[in-house]
Amino acid sequence: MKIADLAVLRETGECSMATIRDVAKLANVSIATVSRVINQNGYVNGETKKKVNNAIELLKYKPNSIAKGLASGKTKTMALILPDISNPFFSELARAVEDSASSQGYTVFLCNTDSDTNKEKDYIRKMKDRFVDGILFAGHTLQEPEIKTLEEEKIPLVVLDRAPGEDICLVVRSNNREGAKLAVRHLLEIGCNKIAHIYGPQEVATARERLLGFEEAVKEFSWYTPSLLEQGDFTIKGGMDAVGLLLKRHPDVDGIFTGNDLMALGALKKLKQLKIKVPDQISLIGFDGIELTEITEPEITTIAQPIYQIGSLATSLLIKKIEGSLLLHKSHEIDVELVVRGSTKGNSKVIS
Amino acid sequence: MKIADLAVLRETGECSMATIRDVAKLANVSIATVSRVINQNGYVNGETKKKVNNAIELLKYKPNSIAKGLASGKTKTMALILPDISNPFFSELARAVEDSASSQGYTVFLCNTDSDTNKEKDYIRKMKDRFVDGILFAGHTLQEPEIKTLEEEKIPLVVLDRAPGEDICLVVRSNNREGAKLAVRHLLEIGCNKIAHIYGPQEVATARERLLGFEEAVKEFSWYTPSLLEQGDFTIKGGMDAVGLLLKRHPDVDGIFTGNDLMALGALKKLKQLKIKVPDQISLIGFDGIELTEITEPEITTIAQPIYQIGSLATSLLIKKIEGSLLLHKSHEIDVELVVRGSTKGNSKVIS
DNA sequence: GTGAAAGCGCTAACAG
DNA sequence: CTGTTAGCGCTTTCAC
Repeated sequence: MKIADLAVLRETGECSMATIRDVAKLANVSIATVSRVINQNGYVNGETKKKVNNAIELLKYKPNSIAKGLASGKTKTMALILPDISNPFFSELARAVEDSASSQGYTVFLCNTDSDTNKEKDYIRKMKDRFVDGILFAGHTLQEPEIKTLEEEKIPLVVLDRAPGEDICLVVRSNNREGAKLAVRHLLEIGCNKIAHIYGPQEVATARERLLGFEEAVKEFSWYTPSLLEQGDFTIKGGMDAVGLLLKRHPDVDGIFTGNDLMALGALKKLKQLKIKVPDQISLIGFDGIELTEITEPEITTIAQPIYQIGSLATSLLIKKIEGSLLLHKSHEIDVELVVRGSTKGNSKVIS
Repeated sequence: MKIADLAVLRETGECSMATIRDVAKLANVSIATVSRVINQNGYVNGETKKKVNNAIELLKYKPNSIAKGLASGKTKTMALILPDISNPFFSELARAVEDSASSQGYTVFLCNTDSDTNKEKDYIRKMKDRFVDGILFAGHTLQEPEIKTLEEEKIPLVVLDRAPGEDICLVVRSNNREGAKLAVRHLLEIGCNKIAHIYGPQEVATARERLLGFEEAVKEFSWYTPSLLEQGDFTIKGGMDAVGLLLKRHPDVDGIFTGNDLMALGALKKLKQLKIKVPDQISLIGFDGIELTEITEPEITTIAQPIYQIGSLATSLLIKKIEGSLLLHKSHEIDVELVVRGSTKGNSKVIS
């Protein structure tokens, strides 16, 4: 066999990628057998398997994933569709998704939508055209029709942060409402007497839920009035602007809960510019738990979502769905956690 | 033809994706012709073209990108290999790359290497296995052998931030050395008398170049001593630690230039903790121009690279290389720019 | 200008 | 347990 081996090796040229046929020839078996040992399905005799593996090694054979995709319909790819990768929340998430996906043999396509419905649709179409095995969708404007279509086409989908009640697809989301209450409770405990909320865009489910939680937590108090609410847009600049407006109406607030961390960052910056001491004069708490909350001085107290775990979980669920080992559409609600840091500690009214 | 059309429509089922064959049948031409009109190559009669386009429309035909990839060897995908997408610098870059790529019909695979040589090699292999049309590589530990191999295999490659002199591949990078000098010059102009540099990991080309630039700019001064250099690791925490060590040795520095913005962020935080006023007591300047330099109070002066443009440019160059309209390997050196902000303004010695 | 036909490299029945 | 064979959907010579 040795001479034959070399002959084959010479024939294949060794330069241009070896194919399954080359392996079959060298191992003296059919390509079907080679396919079997590669994919570990079907029965293959131990001896034969060894021969094949040898040949594979010799030829440095790598299955062609494109051909495999064409023949099998599975591409081992997934789409990660999100508003903007340069937003720290989503980049942390993306990191988790990619880690998890790649460790399970999947490769991920990156798609930025800017939360623009047209771009979202576009990317969904593009990704379908690329025959991704599944889609991980983070955003909020995905419309029901699109979801239904995907379901009908049997394209596995996992959605992050979608509103509750819309259980037509698999959703992973945090307990936003409870988180907001946690935030308010914390501010109350450290002695705040007048708490404001800077809420996010109301098209965004998470923003709605956090606002709802806030309202539920404060409505019983006599100091509460709707003008303690101020709209923000989930950006740093938005947080700065909102704080400015808010303080004009209510110079005496002593606690601010922002709908996300980016706005908390902006709020903190604005407060510093206004020479208002945090937390001495105003306590500040955000929501999300992005790493940036730790870079400021003081660091920002926040309701932390386990962003990395959420990404990992969503990815694993998606893969399970792809591989057929997940049939239910149960939504996953993740618990959030209060992380106390400098922006709310040491409040003058703490020691009561 | 109408009846026939409908018959065909019914035959294809309309549900499962139409193929090029269906289009050919409906338009009464061969699949070769359909392929020609789709890809706009070869001569096709105007009439015929119209018929074909009609059929395509009717059947809502979409070329199967996988089959196309297998047959043509081009996948219209590219790999974006970078250390860590959750690093703001790279997420800004990734955003640019994806924007540019998708607008030119390419889809991008995301790969995080943590600057780990093994992961880098792994991903390069994976991406080759997926037959990406090209690779955009941001990192520093890519070894010559790998580059050579890619060149030999004719896989277009664009590298970001690689050291100069290694012009065996297409490189896009900033003028780090000049930038460092710019930083020092600025600190001198505002009156600093003792300037320290917190440099990044020396495996990283950019860190080396910036250190070099710094040394060149300060070596002529009598106050300069190598102990004004402190090693950092390009992270926020690294910046904090480095400042601590530095100030123990030289409590009297009045200017600090950090090798990147993340470390400047850390430095600023540490200085605040130490109750050292920025810029009154110490002026601080970073390098990169990431958006986060604007969220602190004071905002951080920095040597800004046009991150978005770098990403766009690199992507466009890669695509040109892929599509054969770029033959030279000329490296691109991008100019950086001094962006003066609060962390260096108002220095007490300015008004001289 | 257009069509026929031979693949691209692999999977998946279906025989044996 | 293994081989044969028919595709997956498209590109691409090479004739007509």
